[in-house]
Amino acid sequence: MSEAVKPVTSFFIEDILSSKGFKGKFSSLRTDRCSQRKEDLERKSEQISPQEYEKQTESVDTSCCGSSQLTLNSTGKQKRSRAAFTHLQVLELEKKFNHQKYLSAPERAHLASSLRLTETQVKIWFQNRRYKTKRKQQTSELCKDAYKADSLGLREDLVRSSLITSFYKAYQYRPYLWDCSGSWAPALW
DNA sequence: GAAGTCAAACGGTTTC
DNA sequence: GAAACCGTTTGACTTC
Repeated sequence: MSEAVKPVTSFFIEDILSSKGFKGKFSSLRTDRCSQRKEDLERKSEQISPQEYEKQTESVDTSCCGSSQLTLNSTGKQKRSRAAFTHLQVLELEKKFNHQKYLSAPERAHLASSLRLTETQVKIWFQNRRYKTKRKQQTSELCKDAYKADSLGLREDLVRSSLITSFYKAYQYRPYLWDCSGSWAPALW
């Protein structure tokens, strides 16, 4: 197994660095999926000195304990790899999240640099965390309602209406996924 | 190996 | 119009 292994953040950082006059540190691998993060870094690179930028990109590469990597499979296609945050990083993020659900840009930058993560990583982590909290809250409320409805003999109606609601929410931005030819759709409506 | 988890990407919306 | 948001999906990883 001698697959080419490379930190996932490196391949687009090189583009930015070379455009800023840095050369040779990274090879020029790239995927479309990372373009958003590239844009974030590009924006950032315009506001800081090359020295500071190099320092920060170095921390990007080491921030995930080397677990955030890009590998090439047998067909030569790039595989995305998942960064695993350290216990300390998660602890600090959780602590901050318990204190405040939303971070301002300076707060996020400060937290990111203190945890040696990118601002994007912190932003995404908070996004995911908020959604997780919301989902948990919704399911617990649903369970409560189901229990109530069950005791009133309304369970079937409630289940149907909550199904409709969740289907609507799931597909409201993806109308092409509404499969009206399927048996469930007409039955639900 | 199926199911669950998690970080990140994606697409659309909102806000400023 | 940029930036951040939400909800969903993707892909790697873990657990059982």
